[in-house]
Amino acid sequence: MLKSLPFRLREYQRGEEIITAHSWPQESCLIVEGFTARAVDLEDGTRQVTGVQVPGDFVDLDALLLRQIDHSVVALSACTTGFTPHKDLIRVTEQAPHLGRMLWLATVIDGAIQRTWIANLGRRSPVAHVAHLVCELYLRLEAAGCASGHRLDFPITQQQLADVLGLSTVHTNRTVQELRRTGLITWMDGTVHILNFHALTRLAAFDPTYLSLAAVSR
Amino acid sequence: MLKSLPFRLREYQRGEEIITAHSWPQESCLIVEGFTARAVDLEDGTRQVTGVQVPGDFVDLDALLLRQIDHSVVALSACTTGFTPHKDLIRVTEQAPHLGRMLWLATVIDGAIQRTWIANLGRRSPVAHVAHLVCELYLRLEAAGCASGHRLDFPITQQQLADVLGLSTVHTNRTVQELRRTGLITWMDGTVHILNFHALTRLAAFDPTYLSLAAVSR
DNA sequence: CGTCAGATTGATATTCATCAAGATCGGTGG
DNA sequence: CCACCGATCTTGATGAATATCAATCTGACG
Repeated sequence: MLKSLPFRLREYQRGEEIITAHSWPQESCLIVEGFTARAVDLEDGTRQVTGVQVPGDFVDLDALLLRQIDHSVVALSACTTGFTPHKDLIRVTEQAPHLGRMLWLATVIDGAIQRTWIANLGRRSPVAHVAHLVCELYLRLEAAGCASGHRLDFPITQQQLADVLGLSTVHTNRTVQELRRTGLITWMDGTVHILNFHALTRLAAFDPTYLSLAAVSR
Repeated sequence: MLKSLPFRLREYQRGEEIITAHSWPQESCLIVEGFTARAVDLEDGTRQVTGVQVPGDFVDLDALLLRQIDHSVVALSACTTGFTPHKDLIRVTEQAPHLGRMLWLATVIDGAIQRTWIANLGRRSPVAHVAHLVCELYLRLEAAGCASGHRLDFPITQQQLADVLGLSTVHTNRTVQELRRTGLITWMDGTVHILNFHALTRLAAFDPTYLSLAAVSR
């Protein structure tokens, strides 16, 4: 039923803006391939990334209910996305309540991830924060069939990573270096290799429950 | 229809735990009176507050779909809450899709608030963060009919506020003092008085769009 | 060969945490 | 009534963490 919905495919280049802040979208956007990030731009010119999407994630499902969107979405890598009109998604939720609950669930899991990010920003050290982020992304990508063998593509600039961590680029650079120095990961040319997953989860105090991967698996 | 749902009222004292982390609730909790906070406890003993609820807010609507809850909820003040079984809420979403969408909307607005909190933690200065928090809470309380005249009850300990801001208690204290010194607010005995709302929103770079208060008003 | 984006490094200033010590205030028992 | 206590707020001193500024380095590309 979901597959029968109308959609249009579109490709974006790295860095391109997929959704502009304060717009009023009439479609929702699903990532087919590539990475995107939600970004909030503050008045002083700084930017905070509030979420990262991987293939299979909806990017702006909340706009289905919220009308005006309060953040922009940018392509972290080359992406292909599918757009489906809101009215068709709404129709699905009415005709197939269990599918509607699945969409609701997607937004709720998004919220759980956001709560974890709040904890990361507020109370985890920068090193633990990066470690946590890598653990999270690896499991999400693995669940989406886009990563295996403790290796993942994560084509993010250190400038952008700084906007995820809420740090300066210089400090971000030193944080990644520390993670490399301790032998837990390598990170080169947009590819992260987790050398010791168990130690990484321990450093990050990572508990994957919030990702609800068991519930999502099919 | 919502009012006809079965529910049980319960009161909590300040500081009491309403929902324990990693539990498996079968009911959802609505705040009737008082304030609560969602808290994530980290392994090193620190705590991060990921959200604050005011009267009219659901506290754990996400547990309706998520099963296991990943955070605890504590009473910031004396509270009275209403618990409604999940199965009754689910039934409502099936029989009255528009009400189901309203519940969905509630979780989506929650997510928008969380994104703002991520930006607050990552990129706003502590002073701007507190200012933003006060603006947000005032508008939410006003919308709930629990505040007016730029005055709001916010019975939170500076220790707890520190867990909201991701700072130490000492620094939190100095941050609040700075906000008082600049003449923007007074904050005594759990009551905040906004002396210059416009200047406060400017300091916080506060844009109320994310609260969707227009859409929620009835 | 020049240019540019991104990564890296060092020096320095600012912010924030930590530690330790009062201060204030309501409650509580003698 | 008074001494004591615990919780909370406040303050000062110190050191660690982080931002900022300014270079340098690297590799891709025309």
